[in-house]
Amino acid sequence: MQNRIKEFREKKGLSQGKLADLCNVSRQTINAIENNKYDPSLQLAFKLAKTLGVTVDNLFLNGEEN
Amino acid sequence: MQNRIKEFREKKGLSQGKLADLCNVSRQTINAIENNKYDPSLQLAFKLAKTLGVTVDNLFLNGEEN
DNA sequence: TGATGGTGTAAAATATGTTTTACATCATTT
DNA sequence: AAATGATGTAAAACATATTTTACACCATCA
Repeated sequence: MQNRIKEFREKKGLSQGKLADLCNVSRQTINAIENNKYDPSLQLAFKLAKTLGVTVDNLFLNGEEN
Repeated sequence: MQNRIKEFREKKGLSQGKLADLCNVSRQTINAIENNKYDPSLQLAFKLAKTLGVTVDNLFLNGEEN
């Protein structure tokens, strides 16, 4: 599943580490998700969306992998 | 995290088993999620939303557990 | 009564997400 | 040249999600 975390994060002038702090996860988690190592949990997805000021549906590109 | 899966599922006249089939997961998974045993993965959340014809943001009630 | 469909639940196994520690690279600053 | 901040990555440990198998209860229908 694709995501636009890096895009919105940079638009807010946040580093991976700062976003991680705001979401109470490690920097590696943010990095891994941005680089598509794995998808976040639903909880973290909502936390990320809230922190970045977008909806979950807008933050994640739901391709036809379903 | 709260969800409205049961509500939308019944509105569509689907059983837990049928919804499970449509989402390619087991019936127990649907049952566990409806009864808040755990949250679905992000992928499954999108699949459920798509199948039920709603957005992820509308399907899940993001309380202040963040 | 016996069969069927829908739901709730439980344990064990497997898959996936997250943390911690640690190191590497690159750019910028002192 | 050394220090700093941002990013990429890796392995081990731990946490959470999902499957499989199985059984139980209840309602309805043959």
